[in-house]
Amino acid sequence: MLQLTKDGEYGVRAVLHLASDPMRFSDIKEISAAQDVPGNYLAKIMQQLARSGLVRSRRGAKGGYALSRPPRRITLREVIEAVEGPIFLNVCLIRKGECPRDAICPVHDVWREAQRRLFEVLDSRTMEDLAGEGVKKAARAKGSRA
Amino acid sequence: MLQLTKDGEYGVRAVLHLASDPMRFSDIKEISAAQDVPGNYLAKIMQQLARSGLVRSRRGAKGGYALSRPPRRITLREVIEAVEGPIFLNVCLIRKGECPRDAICPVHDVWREAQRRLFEVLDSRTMEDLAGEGVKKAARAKGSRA
DNA sequence: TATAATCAAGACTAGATTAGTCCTATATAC
DNA sequence: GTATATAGGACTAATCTAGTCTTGATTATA
Ligand code: SF4
Ligand code: SF4
Repeated sequence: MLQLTKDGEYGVRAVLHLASDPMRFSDIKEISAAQDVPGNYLAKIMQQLARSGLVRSRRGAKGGYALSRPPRRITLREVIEAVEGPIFLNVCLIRKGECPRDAICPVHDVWREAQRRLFEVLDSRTMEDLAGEGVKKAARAKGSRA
Repeated sequence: MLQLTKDGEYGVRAVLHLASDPMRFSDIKEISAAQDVPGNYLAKIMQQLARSGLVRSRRGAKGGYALSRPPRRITLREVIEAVEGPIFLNVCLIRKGECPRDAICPVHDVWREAQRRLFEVLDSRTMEDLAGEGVKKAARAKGSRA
């Protein structure tokens, strides 16, 4: 459907939560409550993020998850691809020859460029950028309510 | 999965086929054979394209489909959205308030920009452009085989 | 060292979507 | 009238989505 799944969506929210206090370990319950994600579902996503190496985990009491790199070195695209797998806007971008028509197809190059531009956006935003923007936006929202 | 479906893919192929000879009516069998799309499946997609108004149909002997507008006034995005429905890279782009977090979410604006850039690409390619490019690409492929 | 907290792994599920097929009815050219 | 096409829709198998739940391993701390 050309749309981000909940896996990706929730994964980004979770990593962004960790980025707001990168050295602290946050557990599922905390992230789930703060980011409004079903706990049992989030557990699976955090495991995937841990397997991908983007976050590290600690089991047992006082355990939880923390980023394994500083927020400024984690891009939005990395988070999405860690939980959803690599992004390919169309099958012909998976690899050359995946679609037998790619050599003669005029649309192939359009998808290549579309994906390149999408990546430009997703690669240019780090978790540091977004966490900072989140603080500003929250302050604005609070201000306009007061 | 953030990927174009076969509906969209086949729809684009079909419209591009019609664009290569815009005044002629091509039937399912012809399009199916030329564009390598399962005939029964293509029939459903052509019906959707007809309902959307992008192509017109004629039933009975010598019937088939033709574009209802000149190729230069049909964009790639129009074709995709005619068969797949409107594109929203994330649910929060459907409408304001669709995601309750959009007012405070720093990622929201990133998706807005990502989608805007995707649309820039898809809106800028007309069926005329692509049909022309297709002829060139086919000639190149033939030349390099010779 | 017992216990409570916490993650890891994976089985399980209902419902939706994807990628089709197939059948009947209707319209049209000749 | 007949052959040819689309229109509409029922049907399907396989996969994906968005979860839930159970069991087992690890860790802090009383
Ligand atoms: S856009 Fe062209 S190359 Fe890509 S999948 Fe479609 S036909 Fe194949
Ligand atoms: S990106 Fe932000 S606004 Fe958009 S769906 Fe996710 S949380 Fe909601």
